[in-house]
Amino acid sequence: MLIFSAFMIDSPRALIDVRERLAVALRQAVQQFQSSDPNVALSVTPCQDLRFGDYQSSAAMLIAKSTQQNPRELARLIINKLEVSDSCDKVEIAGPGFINFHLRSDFVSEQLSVISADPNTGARKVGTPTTIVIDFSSPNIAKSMHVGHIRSTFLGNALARITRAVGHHVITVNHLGDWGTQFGKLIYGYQHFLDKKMLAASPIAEFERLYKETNTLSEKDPNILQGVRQELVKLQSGDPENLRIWKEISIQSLQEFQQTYQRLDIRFDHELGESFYNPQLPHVVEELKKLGIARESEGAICIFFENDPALAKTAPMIIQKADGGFLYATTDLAAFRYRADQWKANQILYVTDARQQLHFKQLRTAATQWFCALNKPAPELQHIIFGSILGPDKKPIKTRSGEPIKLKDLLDEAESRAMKLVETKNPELTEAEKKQAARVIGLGALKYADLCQNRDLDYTFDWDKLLALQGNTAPYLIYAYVRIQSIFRKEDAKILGGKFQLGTPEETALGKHLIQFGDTLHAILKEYRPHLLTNYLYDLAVKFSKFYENCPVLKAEEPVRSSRLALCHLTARTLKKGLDLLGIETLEKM
RNA sequence: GCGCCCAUAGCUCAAUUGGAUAGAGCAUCUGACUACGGAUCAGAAGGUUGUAGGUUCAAAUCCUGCUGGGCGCACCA
Repeated sequence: MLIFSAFMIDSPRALIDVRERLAVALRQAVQQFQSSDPNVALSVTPCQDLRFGDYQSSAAMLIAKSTQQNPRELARLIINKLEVSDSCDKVEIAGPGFINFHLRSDFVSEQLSVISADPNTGARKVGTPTTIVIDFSSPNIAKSMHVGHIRSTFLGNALARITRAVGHHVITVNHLGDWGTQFGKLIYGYQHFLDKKMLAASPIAEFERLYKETNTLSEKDPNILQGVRQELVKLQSGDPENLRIWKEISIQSLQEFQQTYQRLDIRFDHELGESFYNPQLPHVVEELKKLGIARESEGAICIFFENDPALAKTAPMIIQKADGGFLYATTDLAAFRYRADQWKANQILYVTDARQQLHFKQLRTAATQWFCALNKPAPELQHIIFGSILGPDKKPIKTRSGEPIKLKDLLDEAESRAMKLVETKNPELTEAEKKQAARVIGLGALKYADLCQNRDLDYTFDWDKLLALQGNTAPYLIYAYVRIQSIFRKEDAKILGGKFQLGTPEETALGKHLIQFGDTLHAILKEYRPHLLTNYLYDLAVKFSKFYENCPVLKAEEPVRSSRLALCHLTARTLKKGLDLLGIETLEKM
């Protein structure tokens, strides 16, 4: 017995998915006295109210329902067969038949040691990695990025970081809007009204000006309108000069986008615009016709969904116009196939706003039929929807003149507002420190405000709330991190190793929360909801603050002091790692 | 007209997807050792989860009706 326990403590044990381990034990226990109904999912969840225990299961009540048994009696039977003594010191029945698990304190300590030694801070890798393509941001060439792009950009970036951290093979792609009828006006404007100085200073602003100018002139002057049409036709038929101008507009725009992405620390594995798929579009349409998936109707080539009850009554998906032109849907089908064939995608995530739900339902159905007809597996298409950003009037946010707010202006304002706060709260920082703090806090607050809400819903944008430094905000989390860093700046604060000792309620609560970081990341993979991570991190910061308030660290006696330092250290690492997965930086001072 | 979505404290949002006494922050009121950073912490108050039924041992969550709001519906993306 003595030897065994010494072995358990000394040997480095693996990271454990506590929830899954308890669920497995539970299923094994149930199987010993009855065949379980496969329709009943026997799961274990963290307790909402920690007075009941650490984890709970409603398995007994669920089984009792289908087998007409007494739930409490059944729970007793399950507990008798349950083998969880390595992680729990108490398992009890409560209420109508809940099974409550209480973790052993030494088990929690041991897990904390394992996580502390883990370079990935407890973010376990998935058992079977898959290839996930994430399509996000997708601004239009020759136009500024604006508020309409921020949710896609922030959500996509966070999801890419999270899925990568748990070991999936992730490919990020920026599906740029670089083709369309607006290029007729742009090229005409470029040829007649280009201001080279402005182009050099701010290319996109110049493109926007060219577009507007040509647009207003072509409304008044039929000759100009005719010219615009001609330029578009020339471009589409491959005229070298117009292609050169189009290419230049694309490159210049992309370079300007790049500055924004750099500022936000966002990278793409591929920047493939719609134009990239142009050569493939005729083949796609031909193939779909040949396979009997698409057919002609009123001059256009369409895909109908008679066999799909959810889509039967919807308008068909048009993949070629009566005039021979191709559409958004055609490009999406071509891109879908490209990602499947070239990148071997198992799953494709489209981070696009909720209004496009019908389009993506149709795309999923069409693509599935297509791949089925070709006898190859189709990647799983996931539409990661999000709501609109509303202004104080509860309508989609706009500038006073009714234009969309430019992303750059938003980022600038975030930083300048954060700078004002830093100057009032901590004037003794150096200028460089203030600037750095303003940047990290401003941009972090903006990203966090977006990510911390359930993405399905619209949300109300409010500067004061997102930069408010209390509550579920980036500044509050960063502040918790900064306080910890401040401890480690003291001369005598060194991490001495040693064991975690969870003596006080605050230490226990913090420790138990810290070991759930990995579980939280894995929970996000189910529905790709990053706000589960922000909720976790906010909880962590709150639990840390309570600990910090009640448990002196540096003044404590050994070995408690070392244990508390280690708790501080792991909390800081978890905060930093979690924020990093959301695309948010941390600070040493603020 | 057809279809999808939403409604939770005065405000902004949660609720581990059907679980136990629905939780936070703001705003309001009260308190905290000249503080390991007070950008913090403790407490009070605030709710018939839009409404009326139904299913269930258990409903904010599922089903039906109603009210109020958002969005999408053949050649835009």
